[in-house]
Formats: sequence, structure tokens, C-alpha cells
Amino acid sequence: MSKSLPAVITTLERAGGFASAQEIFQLMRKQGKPTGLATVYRALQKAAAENTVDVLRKDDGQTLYRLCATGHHHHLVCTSCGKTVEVEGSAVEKWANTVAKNNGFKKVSHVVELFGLCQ
Amino acid sequence: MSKSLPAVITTLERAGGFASAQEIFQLMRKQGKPTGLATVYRALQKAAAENTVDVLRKDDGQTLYRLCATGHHHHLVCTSCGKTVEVEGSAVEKWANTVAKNNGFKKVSHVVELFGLCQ
DNA sequence: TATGATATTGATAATCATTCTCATTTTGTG
DNA sequence: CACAAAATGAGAATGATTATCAATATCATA
Repeated sequence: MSKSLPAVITTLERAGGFASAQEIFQLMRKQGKPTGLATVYRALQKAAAENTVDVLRKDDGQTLYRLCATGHHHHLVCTSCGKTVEVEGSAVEKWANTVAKNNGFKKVSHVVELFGLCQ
Repeated sequence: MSKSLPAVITTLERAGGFASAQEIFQLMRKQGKPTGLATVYRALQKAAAENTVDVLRKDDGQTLYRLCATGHHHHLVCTSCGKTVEVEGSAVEKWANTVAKNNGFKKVSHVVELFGLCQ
């Protein structure tokens, strides 16, 4: 589960650091390194677990992967033009953990997205 | 595309103002108002277009619908049993506004949902 | 090098939420 | 009533993701 990971990451880089699993699958095929779809997914999952890629979802539910500069962060999206800004959110992380603890919840994840109008 | 909408919204209310399309479909069935799955989806899409419900996505890609809250609050949802706890989040409100201001965004809204395991 | 244990891979099947199709039913209007 | 338009629902189609599992590669050790 790691031999193919570098190739997948490299392909993700070439794609502009932003692509879906299916796109990466196609790209690798065209670049002469055909790799099984399942392997692409496995590599991306592992990369996501290791926080080397960022996972987000399009409106239609498709999952996109992006090379991740720093750790966990959120997004501020313009509802008009689609421009996306990465946002740091340690305050939210703390809040989420506190709330979870107060209610006896474990393994907490959170969805945090901000929407607004830019310019 | 509107006769069934009120029933769907009512069911969404009874579900705690927070449910997936599939859950609503099941609930309506149990409540003696069996409605086609397609109809449930159509009603939810229309409600979303009219901004009477919020749309968001879980980590696994499933789409959740929520009544647009009048009193704004968030939810802590158990991914296993579905139990939902309403959570106050003034800290998040402040954070969201600050972030928006720093980036020159206006009319900011936000989606914040927490998922975890209860007990 | 040979051997066996373990990890990785990939073709394909399975899953599952969502969307599409289309025949049927309901609604509204004269 | 009669007709047109809208709404409905059962089931098929879609499409991304995940699971399966036999084949292959890797690696430590004798």
C-alpha cells in the first residue's frame, strides 16, 4: 500500500495539486503508468490519513483531493464566483473538541464551511 | 412538484430538522404517508432552491438536509445511532465573522456540523 | 539462491445515494 | 365531463467509491 503512493502524489502535483481520483486514474494511464483504480483510491486514502492531501467535496458530491500545504483547515467560498480561500481554524478545532467532550462523544469530525461574497 | 413538499418538510421537522433524503423516505413510510423516493428528492431539491432548507454533506458523501434555522445553532450527530444534540456556538459565529472580515467577504453564512460516536 | 510469510496490486463485482424515465394519477380550468 | 398540464412513483440507470480475491512483488532469513 505504498509503492504506488509516490506515483499518485506526483500525478496529483502535475494536475495542479487538485484533482479527483478518477482524473488521477486517467492521467496515470496517459502518462504511461497505468495503475488500477482501486490502487489510486487506496493511495489517496492513505495520503489523506497521513494528512499529506486535503479532502473536500464538490457540490455534486464528487470527492476532490488536493496537496495539502499545512494541517487541517477550512474554506471560505464565494457563492458568486466560486473563489476559495483556505482558512485556519484552530479556534474551531478546540471548540469542536470541547463540545464533543461535554456531550460524551468520541471520534469527532466536523464539517465547517464558510460562504459569502468576495471583492 | 409541490403537493408533497409540505409533507416532506413536516417530516424533516419531526426528524429534528436534520436528516438525509433516505431517512425522510423511511420516516414518511413509517408514518403512514408512503412517498416515492424520487418525490422526496424532488421536494428537497425544490426546498433547497428556495432556501427553506440547508444542504450539507457528511464525510462519507451522504447529503443531509436541514431546516434553515431561525435561531441559529449547530448539531452534534452520532454517526452510529443518529442521535442529535443541539449545540450552541457563539464562539464559531465570532470566528466566522472575523475570518470573513479579514478576507473581505460579506454576507457570510456558515455550515458547521459535528459528527462522532455517542455513549 | 531458495523459501515461506507478508504486503501490494488490479480486474472486476458489489454497494449505495442520487438521478432519470415514463406510464399513470392527480389537479385545475373551461 | 373533457382536456391539458403538473405531479407522482416504481424501477432502471448512473457513477463514484469500496470490497473481493487471486496473482504478483517484496523481503527477511536460512
